[in-house]
Amino acid sequence: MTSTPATPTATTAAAETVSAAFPAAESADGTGLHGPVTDWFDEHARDLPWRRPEAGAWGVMVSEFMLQQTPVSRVLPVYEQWLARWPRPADLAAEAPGEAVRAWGRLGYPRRALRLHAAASAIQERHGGDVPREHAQLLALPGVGEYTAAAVASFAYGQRHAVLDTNVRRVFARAVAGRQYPPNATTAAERKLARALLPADEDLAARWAAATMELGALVCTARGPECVRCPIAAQCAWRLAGSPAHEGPARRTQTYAGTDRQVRGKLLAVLREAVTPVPQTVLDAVWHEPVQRARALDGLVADGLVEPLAGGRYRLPLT
DNA sequence: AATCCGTGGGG
DNA sequence: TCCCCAAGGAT
Repeated sequence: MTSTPATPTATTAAAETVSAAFPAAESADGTGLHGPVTDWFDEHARDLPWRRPEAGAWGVMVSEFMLQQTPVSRVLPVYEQWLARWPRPADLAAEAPGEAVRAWGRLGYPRRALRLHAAASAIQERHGGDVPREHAQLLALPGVGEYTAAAVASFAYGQRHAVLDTNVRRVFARAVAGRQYPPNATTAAERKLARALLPADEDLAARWAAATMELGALVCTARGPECVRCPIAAQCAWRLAGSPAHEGPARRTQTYAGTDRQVRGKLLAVLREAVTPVPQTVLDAVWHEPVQRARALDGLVADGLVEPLAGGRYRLPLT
Protein backbone atom coordinates (compact mmCIF):
# COMPACT_ATOMS: atom_id res chain seq x y z
CA MET A 1 0.00 0.00 0.00
CA THR A 2 2.82 2.36 0.77
CA SER A 3 4.45 3.89 -2.25
CA THR A 4 8.14 4.60 -2.44
CA PRO A 5 10.01 7.08 -4.58
CA ALA A 6 11.02 4.16 -6.75
CA THR A 7 7.47 3.05 -7.56
CA PRO A 8 7.36 3.58 -11.33
CA THR A 9 3.62 3.91 -11.94
CA ALA A 10 2.81 6.44 -9.27
CA THR A 11 5.88 8.52 -9.94
CA THR A 12 5.32 8.54 -13.69
CA ALA A 13 1.67 9.50 -13.42
CA ALA A 14 2.56 12.25 -11.01
CA ALA A 15 5.31 13.59 -13.18
CA GLU A 16 3.09 13.67 -16.27
CA THR A 17 0.30 15.49 -14.54
CA VAL A 18 2.57 17.95 -12.85
CA SER A 19 4.65 18.68 -15.89
CA ALA A 20 1.49 19.29 -17.90
CA ALA A 21 0.21 21.77 -15.37
CA PHE A 22 3.56 23.16 -14.38
CA PRO A 23 6.08 22.72 -17.19
CA ALA A 24 8.97 24.39 -15.39
CA ALA A 25 9.04 21.83 -12.60
CA GLU A 26 12.31 19.96 -12.67
CA SER A 27 13.36 19.33 -9.07
CA ALA A 28 13.34 16.10 -7.16
CA ASP A 29 9.75 16.22 -5.95
CA GLY A 30 8.53 17.11 -9.43
CA THR A 31 7.51 20.59 -8.43
CA GLY A 32 10.05 21.98 -6.00
CA LEU A 33 7.18 22.74 -3.65
CA HIS A 34 7.51 20.04 -1.01
CA GLY A 35 10.64 21.22 0.72
CA PRO A 36 9.76 24.92 1.01
CA VAL A 37 6.21 24.22 2.15
CA THR A 38 7.03 21.57 4.75
CA ASP A 39 10.00 23.59 6.04
CA TRP A 40 7.73 26.61 6.37
CA PHE A 41 5.22 24.46 8.23
CA ASP A 42 7.84 23.23 10.68
CA GLU A 43 8.55 26.80 11.64
CA HIS A 44 5.13 28.43 11.47
CA ALA A 45 2.53 25.78 12.25
CA ARG A 46 0.08 26.83 14.95
CA ASP A 47 0.05 24.87 18.17
CA LEU A 48 -3.53 23.66 17.92
CA PRO A 49 -4.86 21.19 20.50
CA TRP A 50 -5.96 18.61 17.93
CA ARG A 51 -2.43 18.53 16.56
CA ARG A 52 -0.96 17.42 19.86
CA PRO A 53 -0.30 13.70 20.21
CA GLU A 54 -2.65 13.37 23.18
CA ALA A 55 -5.58 14.45 21.02
CA GLY A 56 -5.73 11.02 19.47
CA ALA A 57 -7.90 10.02 16.52
CA TRP A 58 -11.08 10.97 18.36
CA GLY A 59 -9.76 14.45 19.04
CA VAL A 60 -8.83 14.82 15.39
CA MET A 61 -12.26 13.64 14.31
CA VAL A 62 -14.07 16.00 16.67
CA SER A 63 -11.99 18.90 15.45
CA GLU A 64 -12.67 18.07 11.82
CA PHE A 65 -16.42 18.04 12.37
CA MET A 66 -16.28 21.37 14.18
CA LEU A 67 -14.00 22.93 11.59
CA GLN A 68 -16.37 22.16 8.72
CA GLN A 69 -17.22 25.73 7.71
CA THR A 70 -16.34 27.21 11.12
CA PRO A 71 -13.16 29.22 11.87
CA VAL A 72 -10.50 27.88 14.23
CA SER A 73 -10.89 30.71 16.73
CA ARG A 74 -14.50 29.81 17.40
CA VAL A 75 -13.87 26.08 17.52
CA LEU A 76 -11.10 26.18 20.13
CA PRO A 77 -13.15 26.70 23.33
CA VAL A 78 -15.93 24.33 22.31
CA TYR A 79 -13.42 21.66 21.34
CA GLU A 80 -11.79 21.78 24.77
CA GLN A 81 -15.12 21.48 26.56
CA TRP A 82 -16.24 18.67 24.28
CA LEU A 83 -13.13 16.54 24.74
CA ALA A 84 -13.16 17.10 28.51
CA ARG A 85 -16.75 15.92 28.70
CA TRP A 86 -16.60 13.14 26.11
CA PRO A 87 -12.98 11.95 25.90
CA ARG A 88 -13.90 8.81 23.97
CA PRO A 89 -16.52 8.02 21.31
CA ALA A 90 -18.27 5.75 23.81
CA ASP A 91 -18.78 8.66 26.18
CA LEU A 92 -20.59 10.68 23.56
CA ALA A 93 -22.54 7.69 22.27
CA ALA A 94 -23.91 7.14 25.78
CA GLU A 95 -25.42 10.64 25.82
CA ALA A 96 -28.70 11.91 24.43
CA PRO A 97 -28.19 13.48 20.99
CA GLY A 98 -29.75 16.66 22.31
CA GLU A 99 -26.85 17.06 24.70
CA ALA A 100 -24.49 17.08 21.73
CA VAL A 101 -26.62 19.75 20.09
CA ARG A 102 -26.58 21.80 23.29
CA ALA A 103 -22.82 21.47 23.75
CA TRP A 104 -22.35 22.49 20.11
CA GLY A 105 -23.32 25.98 21.20
CA ARG A 106 -23.14 28.59 18.50
CA LEU A 107 -20.71 26.90 16.15
CA GLY A 108 -23.40 26.84 13.48
CA TYR A 109 -24.78 24.07 11.29
CA PRO A 110 -25.98 22.07 14.32
CA ARG A 111 -26.73 19.03 12.17
CA ARG A 112 -23.00 18.44 12.48
CA ALA A 113 -23.47 17.85 16.21
CA LEU A 114 -26.14 15.28 15.48
CA ARG A 115 -23.93 13.58 12.91
CA LEU A 116 -20.96 13.55 15.25
CA HIS A 117 -23.13 11.89 17.86
CA ALA A 118 -24.30 9.36 15.29
CA ALA A 119 -20.71 8.78 14.20
CA ALA A 120 -19.72 8.09 17.80
CA SER A 121 -22.52 5.54 18.07
CA ALA A 122 -21.45 3.89 14.82
CA ILE A 123 -17.84 3.77 16.03
CA GLN A 124 -19.01 2.12 19.22
CA GLU A 125 -21.13 -0.44 17.40
CA ARG A 126 -19.04 -1.20 14.33
CA HIS A 127 -15.50 -0.58 15.53
CA GLY A 128 -15.47 -1.43 19.21
CA GLY A 129 -15.18 2.20 20.25
CA ASP A 130 -12.03 2.98 18.26
CA VAL A 131 -12.01 5.48 15.40
CA PRO A 132 -11.40 3.31 12.32
CA ARG A 133 -8.16 3.66 10.42
CA GLU A 134 -9.36 2.81 6.93
CA HIS A 135 -10.53 5.57 4.65
CA ALA A 136 -13.53 3.56 3.43
CA GLN A 137 -14.69 2.85 6.97
CA LEU A 138 -14.28 6.49 7.91
CA LEU A 139 -16.21 7.56 4.83
CA ALA A 140 -19.10 5.32 5.86
CA LEU A 141 -19.60 7.21 9.11
CA PRO A 142 -22.35 9.85 9.35
CA GLY A 143 -21.10 13.34 8.58
CA VAL A 144 -17.81 12.09 7.17
CA GLY A 145 -17.27 12.97 3.53
CA GLU A 146 -14.29 12.75 1.23
CA TYR A 147 -12.41 15.53 2.93
CA THR A 148 -12.96 14.48 6.55
CA ALA A 149 -12.14 10.84 5.86
CA ALA A 150 -8.85 11.82 4.26
CA ALA A 151 -8.09 14.32 7.01
CA VAL A 152 -8.59 11.84 9.84
CA ALA A 153 -6.66 9.10 8.05
CA SER A 154 -3.83 11.53 7.35
CA PHE A 155 -3.65 13.63 10.52
CA ALA A 156 -4.57 10.97 13.06
CA TYR A 157 -2.97 7.93 11.48
CA GLY A 158 -0.25 9.41 9.31
CA GLN A 159 -1.53 7.82 6.14
CA ARG A 160 -0.98 8.99 2.58
CA HIS A 161 -4.15 10.66 1.29
CA ALA A 162 -4.89 13.69 -0.82
CA VAL A 163 -6.54 16.10 1.62
CA LEU A 164 -8.44 18.56 -0.51
CA ASP A 165 -10.09 21.28 1.49
CA THR A 166 -10.83 24.86 0.58
CA ASN A 167 -7.35 25.99 1.70
CA VAL A 168 -5.50 23.39 -0.32
CA ARG A 169 -7.67 24.00 -3.34
CA ARG A 170 -6.83 27.70 -3.21
CA VAL A 171 -3.11 27.08 -2.78
CA PHE A 172 -3.07 24.71 -5.76
CA ALA A 173 -5.23 27.04 -7.83
CA ARG A 174 -2.68 29.79 -7.36
CA ALA A 175 0.64 28.01 -7.17
CA VAL A 176 -0.03 25.51 -9.94
CA ALA A 177 -3.03 26.53 -12.04
CA GLY A 178 -2.22 30.24 -11.97
CA ARG A 179 -5.70 31.29 -10.94
CA GLN A 180 -6.84 33.46 -8.07
CA TYR A 181 -9.57 31.07 -6.95
CA PRO A 182 -10.39 27.40 -7.51
CA PRO A 183 -13.60 26.34 -9.28
CA ASN A 184 -16.85 26.54 -7.31
CA ALA A 185 -17.13 22.77 -6.95
CA THR A 186 -14.22 20.39 -6.61
CA THR A 187 -13.33 18.97 -10.01
CA ALA A 188 -11.76 15.72 -11.15
CA ALA A 189 -8.79 17.73 -12.36
CA GLU A 190 -8.23 19.10 -8.87
CA ARG A 191 -8.33 15.62 -7.35
CA LYS A 192 -5.91 14.37 -9.96
CA LEU A 193 -3.54 17.24 -9.31
CA ALA A 194 -3.75 16.73 -5.54
CA ARG A 195 -2.87 13.05 -5.99
CA ALA A 196 -0.03 13.93 -8.32
CA LEU A 197 1.48 16.42 -5.93
CA LEU A 198 1.23 14.06 -2.95
CA PRO A 199 4.71 12.99 -1.82
CA ALA A 200 5.33 9.28 -2.25
CA ASP A 201 6.58 8.83 1.29
CA GLU A 202 3.74 8.27 3.76
CA ASP A 203 5.03 10.45 6.58
CA LEU A 204 6.01 13.23 4.22
CA ALA A 205 2.60 13.04 2.55
CA ALA A 206 0.86 13.54 5.88
CA ARG A 207 3.04 16.55 6.67
CA TRP A 208 2.48 17.93 3.18
CA ALA A 209 -1.28 17.70 3.66
CA ALA A 210 -1.17 19.60 6.94
CA ALA A 211 1.36 22.08 5.58
CA THR A 212 -0.60 23.01 2.46
CA MET A 213 -3.72 23.52 4.54
CA GLU A 214 -1.85 25.70 6.99
CA LEU A 215 -0.31 27.73 4.19
CA GLY A 216 -3.74 28.42 2.77
CA ALA A 217 -5.12 29.31 6.20
CA LEU A 218 -2.32 31.66 7.26
CA VAL A 219 -0.64 33.05 4.15
CA CYS A 220 -2.40 32.17 0.90
CA THR A 221 -5.73 33.45 2.16
CA ALA A 222 -8.83 34.12 0.09
CA ARG A 223 -8.79 37.86 0.42
CA GLY A 224 -5.43 39.38 1.26
CA PRO A 225 -2.77 36.80 0.51
CA GLU A 226 0.56 37.74 2.10
CA CYS A 227 2.84 36.70 -0.71
CA VAL A 228 5.83 38.31 0.98
CA ARG A 229 5.59 35.62 3.64
CA CYS A 230 4.96 32.77 1.21
CA PRO A 231 7.67 30.11 0.91
CA ILE A 232 6.72 29.35 -2.71
CA ALA A 233 6.00 32.85 -3.96
CA ALA A 234 8.89 32.62 -6.41
CA GLN A 235 7.30 29.55 -8.03
CA CYS A 236 3.67 30.62 -7.80
CA ALA A 237 2.05 30.45 -11.22
CA TRP A 238 -0.58 33.01 -10.31
CA ARG A 239 2.02 35.47 -9.12
CA LEU A 240 4.27 34.86 -12.11
CA ALA A 241 1.28 35.64 -14.31
CA GLY A 242 0.86 38.99 -12.63
CA SER A 243 -1.81 37.96 -10.12
CA PRO A 244 -4.70 38.20 -12.60
CA ALA A 245 -8.17 38.76 -11.14
CA HIS A 246 -10.67 35.92 -11.07
CA GLU A 247 -12.44 35.36 -14.37
CA GLY A 248 -15.97 34.17 -14.84
CA PRO A 249 -19.16 34.59 -12.83
CA ALA A 250 -18.88 35.90 -9.30
CA ARG A 251 -19.34 33.33 -6.59
CA ARG A 252 -22.91 33.03 -5.49
CA THR A 253 -23.38 35.18 -2.46
CA GLN A 254 -25.22 33.32 0.27
CA THR A 255 -27.94 35.44 1.74
CA TYR A 256 -28.93 34.82 5.31
CA ALA A 257 -31.24 37.51 6.62
CA GLY A 258 -34.84 36.40 6.33
CA THR A 259 -34.07 32.83 5.35
CA ASP A 260 -35.29 29.66 6.99
CA ARG A 261 -31.78 29.16 8.29
CA GLN A 262 -32.00 32.30 10.34
CA VAL A 263 -35.36 31.26 11.76
CA ARG A 264 -34.07 27.77 12.54
CA GLY A 265 -31.14 29.35 14.31
CA LYS A 266 -33.38 31.51 16.46
CA LEU A 267 -35.62 28.59 17.36
CA LEU A 268 -32.74 26.32 18.24
CA ALA A 269 -31.05 29.03 20.29
CA VAL A 270 -34.10 29.11 22.55
CA LEU A 271 -34.20 25.34 22.85
CA ARG A 272 -30.48 25.10 23.63
CA GLU A 273 -30.84 27.40 26.58
CA ALA A 274 -33.97 25.79 27.93
CA VAL A 275 -33.72 23.29 30.78
CA THR A 276 -37.34 22.21 30.50
CA PRO A 277 -39.59 21.69 27.45
CA VAL A 278 -40.46 24.91 25.66
CA PRO A 279 -44.09 25.85 24.98
CA GLN A 280 -45.14 26.70 21.44
CA THR A 281 -45.99 30.22 22.54
CA VAL A 282 -42.37 30.90 23.48
CA LEU A 283 -41.14 29.67 20.12
CA ASP A 284 -43.77 31.78 18.37
CA ALA A 285 -42.08 34.88 19.77
CA VAL A 286 -38.82 34.37 17.89
CA TRP A 287 -40.24 35.09 14.42
CA HIS A 288 -43.13 37.18 13.28
CA GLU A 289 -44.13 35.34 10.14
CA PRO A 290 -46.16 32.22 11.09
CA VAL A 291 -45.82 30.23 7.86
CA GLN A 292 -42.07 30.48 7.73
CA ARG A 293 -41.82 29.91 11.45
CA ALA A 294 -43.82 26.71 11.22
CA ARG A 295 -41.82 25.53 8.24
CA ALA A 296 -38.56 26.12 10.10
CA LEU A 297 -39.75 24.26 13.17
CA ASP A 298 -41.01 21.37 11.06
CA GLY A 299 -37.63 21.25 9.40
CA LEU A 300 -35.83 21.06 12.70
CA VAL A 301 -38.08 18.21 13.80
CA ALA A 302 -37.60 16.41 10.48
CA ASP A 303 -33.84 16.75 10.88
CA GLY A 304 -33.99 15.25 14.36
CA LEU A 305 -32.71 18.43 15.97
CA VAL A 306 -35.94 19.03 17.86
CA GLU A 307 -38.31 16.62 19.54
CA PRO A 308 -42.04 17.51 19.66
CA LEU A 309 -43.90 16.59 22.82
CA ALA A 310 -47.56 16.36 23.67
CA GLY A 311 -49.30 19.63 24.44
CA GLY A 312 -47.35 21.70 21.90
CA ARG A 313 -44.06 21.63 23.73
CA TYR A 314 -40.59 21.08 22.29
CA ARG A 315 -37.11 20.12 23.47
CA LEU A 316 -33.77 18.93 22.17
CA PRO A 317 -33.94 15.22 21.31
CA LEU A 318 -33.45 12.60 24.02
CA THR A 319 -33.24 9.80 21.51
C1' DA B 1 -25.32 19.94 -10.21
C1' DA B 2 -27.46 23.08 -7.41
C1' DT B 3 -29.30 24.01 -2.79
C1' DC B 4 -29.73 23.80 1.74
C1' DC B 5 -27.78 24.02 6.21
C1' DG B 6 -25.63 28.77 11.17
C1' DT B 7 -22.84 32.01 13.01
C1' DG B 8 -19.78 35.70 13.76
C1' DG B 9 -15.46 38.28 12.76
C1' DG B 10 -12.70 41.13 9.67
C1' DG B 11 -12.00 44.29 5.79
C1' DT C 1 -22.57 49.32 6.90
C1' DC C 2 -22.30 45.70 4.06
C1' DC C 3 -20.09 41.95 2.18
C1' DC C 4 -17.16 37.98 2.20
C1' DC C 5 -16.17 33.75 3.87
C1' DA C 6 -14.58 30.00 7.30
C1' DA C 7 -10.52 22.47 7.83
C1' DG C 8 -17.97 20.34 4.10
C1' DG C 9 -21.74 17.03 3.86
C1' DA C 10 -26.15 15.36 2.29
C1' DT C 11 -29.65 15.33 -0.94
